[in-house]
Amino acid sequence: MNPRINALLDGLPDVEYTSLVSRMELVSLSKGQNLFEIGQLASHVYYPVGALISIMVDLADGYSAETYMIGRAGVSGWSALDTPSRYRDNVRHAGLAYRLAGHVHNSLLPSCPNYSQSLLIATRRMALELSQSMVCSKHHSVEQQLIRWMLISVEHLLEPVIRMTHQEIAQRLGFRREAITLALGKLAALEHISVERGVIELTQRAGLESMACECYWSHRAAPRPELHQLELVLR
Amino acid sequence: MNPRINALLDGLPDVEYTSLVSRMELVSLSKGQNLFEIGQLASHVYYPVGALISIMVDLADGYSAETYMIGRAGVSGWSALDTPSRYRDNVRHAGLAYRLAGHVHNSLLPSCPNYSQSLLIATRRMALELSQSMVCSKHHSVEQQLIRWMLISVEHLLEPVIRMTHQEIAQRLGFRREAITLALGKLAALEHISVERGVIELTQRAGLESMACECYWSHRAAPRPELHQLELVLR
DNA sequence: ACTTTTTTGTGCGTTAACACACGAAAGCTG
DNA sequence: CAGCTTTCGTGTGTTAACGCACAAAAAAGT
Repeated sequence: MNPRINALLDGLPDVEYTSLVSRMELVSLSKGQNLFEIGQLASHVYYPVGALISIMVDLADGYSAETYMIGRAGVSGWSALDTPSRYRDNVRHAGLAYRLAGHVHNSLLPSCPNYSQSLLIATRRMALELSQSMVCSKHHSVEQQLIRWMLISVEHLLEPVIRMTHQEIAQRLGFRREAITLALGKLAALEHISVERGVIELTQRAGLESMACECYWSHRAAPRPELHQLELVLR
Repeated sequence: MNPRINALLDGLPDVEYTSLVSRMELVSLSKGQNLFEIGQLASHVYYPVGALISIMVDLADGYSAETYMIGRAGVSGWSALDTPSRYRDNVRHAGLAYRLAGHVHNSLLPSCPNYSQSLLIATRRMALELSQSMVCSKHHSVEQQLIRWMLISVEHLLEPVIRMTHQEIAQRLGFRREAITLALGKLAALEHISVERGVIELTQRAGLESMACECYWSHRAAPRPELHQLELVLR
């Protein structure tokens, strides 16, 4: 398993790459695990190379929602190294990730200008996508938001399959379970997806894309990790 | 007018401060002006020292909404220097800002590690706040979102007065004008605000705060520019 | 002062998503 | 296979916000 699968580590000059990666360990993340909790500091910074992590924001009344996905193109935890986090990083799809102890990350940062730059770009991209998500969640329907979420989800996965119950999806997107059931039923009737208990397969991605709102295309237009990284994954 | 009023420039070591500020010019921004448009590159990076800038996302059907405010604690434009922007930076409250040509910004960046760090922190903060905003816009009422927006707005201004029509507010927040009129009417009846044509004054901020959702307090809890900067402004 | 434009107040029908409820179906366990 | 649990389908009523329409009030122009 190659650390370069993660876009933040790939493309670094050898000096920085070595100094960072030599202090990392490869860990296996299991579904449902929280990498850190709200109000806590993060102990490690995680670079997924197969796992998929969600940023979850919880409200006092029990409501909680996913605001961003961190996969091979991202990094989890660095923003909660020095100040207690106001969100929670949750493992959405089990898999591998490299990790670096927080204090090591902070001590190496000044001597890794290229890495710092990557971090800046990744954070900027997150802010950009969140801006678009906000507008999407205001203006577009359950169905459109669901389509966008499914398409972006499978981008991070190795197969176009989402293993999650309607209930879990509803909570992440901030809708009712019934609304998700309904929308999925409609999309299944159109044969764009196939739905079984706890499993959704995106069989006709093109069909979904033709129904997606512009927010999805805006996401696609943003600069993204190159193809060779995906090839590394599939090796 | 002191560039240090802007939190990103304040706190920099002298070398970086001088190298950046010596290449800047002070400009006056007028209400309604767009610093750059969607699909375009930004020519300059702006550091408000009195002006208030909004990030606006437009959709194809004409709908558009404000997703973030950039005041003395922020910077506008740097993320659109190298890739065409998918949003628009709009001057919401007229005032002064320092600006730096884009190519100068990029050429100075590698030699300004402290500034780069500030940029990273500011961008991280933006991502954090947008996460919270997303949840707020999903789960909280028009009234709660309006209160939060008004309170955060006046934080950036020198007086607790918002000079904007109900229509303008509605468009920014992504609601109907009537919904805003109604909510403002209710808050005025409670004597927390006073409403005249195109002018809203927050006369009882404490009253509003007592009605604000946790998303506002989450915003308040985030690390923010220090008080001495405000004192500089008032001088 | 009179007209015109902008802004605000208010009513009424529509709609998308919510809350709740309950039964059917699929999967797990013994 | 029988019984239990989880997940999913579907119906009914409720609500928050929408769309439209129009009048009243304030400001601006002539």
